Amino acid sequence: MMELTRKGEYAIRGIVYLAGKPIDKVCLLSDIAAAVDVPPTFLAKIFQQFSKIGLVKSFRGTGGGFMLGRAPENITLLEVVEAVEGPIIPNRCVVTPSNCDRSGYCNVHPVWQRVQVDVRGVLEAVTLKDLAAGE
Amino acid sequence: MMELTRKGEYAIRGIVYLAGKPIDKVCLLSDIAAAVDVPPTFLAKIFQQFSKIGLVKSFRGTGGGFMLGRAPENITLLEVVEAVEGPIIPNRCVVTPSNCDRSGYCNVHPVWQRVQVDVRGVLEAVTLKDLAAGE
DNA sequence: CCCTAAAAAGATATAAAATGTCTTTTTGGT
DNA sequence: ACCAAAAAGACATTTTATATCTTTTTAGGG
Repeated sequence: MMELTRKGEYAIRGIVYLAGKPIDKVCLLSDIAAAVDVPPTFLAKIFQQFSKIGLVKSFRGTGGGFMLGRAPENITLLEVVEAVEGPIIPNRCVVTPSNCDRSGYCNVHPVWQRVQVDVRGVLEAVTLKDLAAGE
Repeated sequence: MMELTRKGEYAIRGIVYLAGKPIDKVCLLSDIAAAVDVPPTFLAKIFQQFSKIGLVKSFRGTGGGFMLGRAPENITLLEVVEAVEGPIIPNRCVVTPSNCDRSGYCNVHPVWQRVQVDVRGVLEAVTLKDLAAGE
């Protein structure tokens, strides 16, 4: 339960790699994929998602590639994970309480909310700078 | 990400229902399923799992059914969830660090361990007695 | 001892999600 | 014009989730 998918794992590897490079260094997707051992076509999809929300900047054509969209100390692990995995939702009732209301008040509801808050808190406290340290 | 499956949701509903009954009351699976709005055949599979590890006791034949295996204050939500969903593992590297060691030490590893500890802690602090209160 | 009630066990079915791959298109540099 | 690289979209395969159905075992009651 609660397991990160490959996509999430690959996403972290890829963007942490970028975070370990000089901020304005443009990296080829193929190089990143090779370095972090991820299928290039899969990583391409992931970086497209990153690009849309500005986590990375992309450049097309000759000399193109990817670089971080912001300074690594300003990107949290939570952002990275939610970018590719979607929001962290331990139970759907956290999002749609009507699922919960079957029979009046549901005692489990606040537990899942607590889980959500805690997990988000842990991931939000970690930045790409932390993760890239010593690479 | 990290979403409880239907199976997990159904499992909680079913066993919380039992926890709301007198401890030695034997309940028909069909009655439980109807009360908590879960497909009876699916709930049967779930309760079989519960039964194997003693979370519930089962009785076959006429007058048979299910009752809690222990007092509700001695069964945690963590036990229930892990019984049907398996252990709480945010990332496989928490279990098999060799997956992590691609390039020496992995800075993400301790983050996932923290997530695992926190989530387990939250779920372990809640008992079926708490969840059944006021039903 | 037979009949019926109820759970256990096992096989099967369907749908959704995860994990990729391949092709074509767009964009930018030389 | 040509080449390099990402973007976009279609397609394929495998795994997991979500069940259902049938058969078997166990237990009680007459």
